[in-house]
Amino acid sequence: MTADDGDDRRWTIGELAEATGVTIRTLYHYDEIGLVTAGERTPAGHRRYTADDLRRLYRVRALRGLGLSLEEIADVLARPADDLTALRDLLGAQLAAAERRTVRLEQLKDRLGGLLRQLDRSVMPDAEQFMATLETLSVYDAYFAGDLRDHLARHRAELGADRLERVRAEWLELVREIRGHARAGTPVGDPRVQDLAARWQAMAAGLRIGDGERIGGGIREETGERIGERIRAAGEALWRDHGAQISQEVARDIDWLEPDDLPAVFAYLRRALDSTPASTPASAPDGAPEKDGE
Amino acid sequence: MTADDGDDRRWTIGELAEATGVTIRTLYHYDEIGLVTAGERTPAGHRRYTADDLRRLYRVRALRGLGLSLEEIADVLARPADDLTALRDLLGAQLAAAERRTVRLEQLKDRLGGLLRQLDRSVMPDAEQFMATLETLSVYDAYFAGDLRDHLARHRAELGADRLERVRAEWLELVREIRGHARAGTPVGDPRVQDLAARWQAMAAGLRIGDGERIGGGIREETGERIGERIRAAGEALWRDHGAQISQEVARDIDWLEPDDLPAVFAYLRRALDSTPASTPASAPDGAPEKDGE
DNA sequence: CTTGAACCTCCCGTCACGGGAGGTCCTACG
DNA sequence: CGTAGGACCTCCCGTGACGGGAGGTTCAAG
Repeated sequence: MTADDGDDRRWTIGELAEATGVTIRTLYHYDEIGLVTAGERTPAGHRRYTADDLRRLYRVRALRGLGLSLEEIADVLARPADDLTALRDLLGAQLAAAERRTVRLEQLKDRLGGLLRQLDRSVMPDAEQFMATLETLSVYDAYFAGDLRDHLARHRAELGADRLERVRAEWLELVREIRGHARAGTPVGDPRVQDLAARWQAMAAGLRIGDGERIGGGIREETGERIGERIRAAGEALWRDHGAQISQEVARDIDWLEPDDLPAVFAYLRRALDSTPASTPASAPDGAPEKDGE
Repeated sequence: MTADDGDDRRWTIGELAEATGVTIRTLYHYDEIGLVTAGERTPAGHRRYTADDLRRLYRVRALRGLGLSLEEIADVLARPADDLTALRDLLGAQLAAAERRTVRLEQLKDRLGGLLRQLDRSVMPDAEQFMATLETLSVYDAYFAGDLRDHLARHRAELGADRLERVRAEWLELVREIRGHARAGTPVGDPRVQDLAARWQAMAAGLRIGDGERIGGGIREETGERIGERIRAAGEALWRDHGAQISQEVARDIDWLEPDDLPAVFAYLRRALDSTPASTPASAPDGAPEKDGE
């Protein structure tokens, strides 16, 4: 199995490139870093690839196609031929990375789709408005960065588009009812207001972490509680720094909503929550469900 | 809307980085390439970013998050403020690219999953066998490259995993029946053999192009016929160059199949197809359904 | 012997930054 | 008033996996 397998054909670099579909330049590169070297050279210095080299090249290409880096490939190919543990670990990591990429890709597609719909809806919408939407998008990203964003994206994907739409509608209805009480001057201790506030809190918690996370920890290293708290804190900071901008954005899409309504509703709600005896201290009513450019 | 919007705050580079979540190094980079420059400098040369700069940075980050390159971003931001056509085109292209990436990612995950199952099935499988599987994988890729691979992946995704499994089982059944006739020495002109050959051809065509492609061309620039033919040719070349290796691979997974069976079946089948009066000339019975490391 | 294709090495460029070196500037504290 | 230490400046090299060109050598066919 080492060398003389009966097939002692030799390939020039051009033939090898042709046969395997890689470019000559790539073969030079692999030679340079010692990943796939020609077993022989002609007296003039031209590379002669052996059947072993060819097979090694096939393996390299396959592993590259699976997403491994050239360095990782060199590692696994340098190990004793019967040691597959490192390879399995790498492939597992690759699968996990691919799943993370899928989540991000789905989110990206959602956003692009939403923005394109917005662009086509009004044939030529106000460019300034559109740019403002973009700005808000990146503000969201700055506050829900890294694993927070992944978590939210995954959670939203689990919910599904239609259920999310229903949650959004329900949230809007809540906002409207609370605005009514705020305008009417209902005291925040009123049972109806307290009930609305409780529903609000439950809904916010449901948006942050899915039911699945609370039950079985499983692989997740971080418990749902902890990440939920971090999301809440991020939302609070987002609202503190950019609340005005966001409420403008939201109000523009909802015809019955004035730009000042959301801040008013939130302030009222915060008082309602703070007046509850058993409430978490100073817990801010966190932000609206993300809009994602829709 | 140009400058004096009432907000004449200035930010140092560190404050801007903190506020927007980008690194200082990135801001230097944007300055270098002229994408986001500080509107002012202190006498000592320190950057002072204005509110306009901040908003520009937000837009840049948003567009980056949507997948645009810095050059594309510079382009769209350089246009007159009410020209959104270029931006819409770019976002559309980005969405298309994201969809292509999704297809590839799904295929990658399928492969990784299949390989990992294979690795875990037999606790420590023969490393050489596993490496041979890898080699075959990259051989497939070399023959079904570029758009062909994308086409096949999309088509398989449309079929769905369970339906593909049934097709595979049906294909194996066909192989077994044909092998029976080949072993029994049934003449290739026999109606039963001709019927099997016809079923084979129909199945191969169905694997190459989906029903959808034949009916509505829609966006696809290339007709299903043309790409089907290219896939057939690629499969034929693959079988010509690597038939022996592939039939070994396939036979290893199917207990009733000998390594020499597939070549024999294919040769017999080719004779059967060639003997048909109205057959396409010298049409090779193209390769097995891809295994994808399962 | 010639000619053109294939091959060789060397080196610069890609993309969006990361990171370090070595120096200047700002601010708070003793 | 001096100084410490943090923030800031410019310059430049490195990343990963090659692409591409320059300029020269070798090979195979006519």
